[in-house]
Amino acid sequence: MLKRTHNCGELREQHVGQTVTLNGWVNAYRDHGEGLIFVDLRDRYGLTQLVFDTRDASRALLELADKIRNEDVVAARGVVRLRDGAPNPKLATGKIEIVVSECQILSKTAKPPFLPWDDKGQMPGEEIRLRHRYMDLRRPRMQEILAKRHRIAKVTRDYFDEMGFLEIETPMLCRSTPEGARDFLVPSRLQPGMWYALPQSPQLFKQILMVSGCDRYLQIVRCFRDEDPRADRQAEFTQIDLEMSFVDRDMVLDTMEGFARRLWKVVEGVDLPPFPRMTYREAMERYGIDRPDTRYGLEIVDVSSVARKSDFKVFTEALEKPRGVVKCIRVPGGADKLSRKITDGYSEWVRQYGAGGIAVTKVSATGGMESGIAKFVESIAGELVARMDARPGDTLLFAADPYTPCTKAMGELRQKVARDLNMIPEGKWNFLWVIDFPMFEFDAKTERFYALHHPFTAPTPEYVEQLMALDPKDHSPANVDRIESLLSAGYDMVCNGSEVGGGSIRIHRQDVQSQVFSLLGLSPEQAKQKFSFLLEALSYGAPPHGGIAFGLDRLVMHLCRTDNIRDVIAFPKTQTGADLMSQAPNLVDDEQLKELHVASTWTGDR
RNA sequence: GGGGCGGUAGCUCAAUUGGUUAGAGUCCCGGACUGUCGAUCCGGUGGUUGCGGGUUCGAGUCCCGUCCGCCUCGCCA
Repeated sequence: MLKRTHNCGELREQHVGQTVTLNGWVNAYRDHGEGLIFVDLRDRYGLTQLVFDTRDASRALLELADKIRNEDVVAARGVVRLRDGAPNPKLATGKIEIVVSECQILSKTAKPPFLPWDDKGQMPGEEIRLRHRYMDLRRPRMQEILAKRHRIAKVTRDYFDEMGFLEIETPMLCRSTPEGARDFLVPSRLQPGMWYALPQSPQLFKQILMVSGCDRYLQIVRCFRDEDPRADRQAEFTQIDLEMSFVDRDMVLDTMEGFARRLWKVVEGVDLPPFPRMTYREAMERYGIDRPDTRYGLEIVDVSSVARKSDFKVFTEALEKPRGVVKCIRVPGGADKLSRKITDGYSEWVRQYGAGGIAVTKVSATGGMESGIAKFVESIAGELVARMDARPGDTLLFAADPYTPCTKAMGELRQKVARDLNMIPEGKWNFLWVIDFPMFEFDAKTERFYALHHPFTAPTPEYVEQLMALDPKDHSPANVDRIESLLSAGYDMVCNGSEVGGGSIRIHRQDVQSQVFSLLGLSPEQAKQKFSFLLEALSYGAPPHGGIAFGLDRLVMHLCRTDNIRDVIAFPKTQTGADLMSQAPNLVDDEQLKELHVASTWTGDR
């Protein structure tokens, strides 16, 4: 074959006169008859125009060129010259062209399912793109994402290498551990009836690496959680997993903040300001969510104390319920932007989060209330306006429900209003740390505590002794309150309202770890059975340690400005866990199952 | 498991109130054309309207079921 001397994106005026060879795919051809044919040749680097002209070349060459079609793979040799016609300002190589003297069709294409063009209006549906992923990935946009993902992984390794981290691999075939997400299971051939689980994260292994004296660990690692996917979530995803020894929380946060700053400097060319820190409680109060988007206002205000004074039954009845609250969002100038139809829609929409609905009113020109629930809140109008710092023309949106659904609904509504009213500024990067999470949450239904982060998260130093003194079995309201008020040394890194990383200082004392297990309802026997290796490791001299895991896919999404996680994964899966290209999952031979000592209980059609 | 949206030539879409032989652009095939810029012009191939039932004189259109894709609630320590 004619081997390339250059790629399709690099030739410029300075190369004029050189004889070059290019290899690539035919992006487009313009056939002006037997005498003149243009071909745009494409590779990962760009587009270059080839010209076949009888004034420069043989009739046989033109006959070959006449057969060239979109997506054929072609090698062409010729001289670089300035274009005869006008230059094409849309192409980096637009001032030159290759006068082809020798050409080979290296591979003829079948009729393509679609052409890999970044056309706005003519993009194939996602199902088709995934089915023919090799075609889809040829699109310049997808090539750009693949390259950016590589760049991000490279910056990650470079930064942490400079900081003394070692990249160490951990097993993909692990034992299943309780709690957390559903595991993907792998049957053991050598040990009939036994199962491996694919890792949800290398959490325990990286902690044991700290006990092993590795000091600083890094891994860019695939993780698996068998839960339903979302637009920003796949069952199979990639973490940048990190752990450090002999550190406190601030040392970890500083190191990780430095990483994000480096990444954004290299990829975006921006200098991120220091990341503010916000407690979990403050995040929930002001933003109704543990990953606040601070790029816009619309903050949530608890107006329960004011609402209590009204005669409005929706408010007063909600406040009589356990943990009942009334919360309010002020939409500046909302009177002109939020129609009755829209706010009715919000009222319906928040029901999916367990709220009863949304009450609406507007601030009149005189500073009173008009429309919606105005007549019910007349008596408290002045106080509400003061509390919300409201101005004429503002709309007030209220939810009155028990604390959890009310907070959640307002948190989601805040984001929806911001999107609907185009209040989210472009080009802003608002990073922050959320800290001081509660360690445990009590679930009344199952009558037990759950770890908000995971069972290896340490309490903040000032809560250690309190934790140790508590009676894990006492589920009286007073004790539940005490346990729920324990704060952990966990932290989440949040970027523009999305959690890009989360971690904690870990428990390095065996007695503290045992106490946490018993609070989670694991007996010493159960804990030993499930985590004996960790407990044992911790007993042989564990350094204080902590770490974090970043969602690589999420970071790439931000830096590529897409809200579809499948765009940043070369071969992603659909909502039903299928790979539409390779047709996984699929049936296997009975023989394979037999070897694995496994039989399917599925009786439906296949 | 629940809710919502969608599925019509290879691809992107149209098809009035249920009414003629389901159209257009693009791709592909053939032809014309020597300076194009995801050329232009002429002609052509291409359809089990996701699948299975039902209602009807008549179904792409209405009803039921099912499959697939997307969004979402639950779930995601």
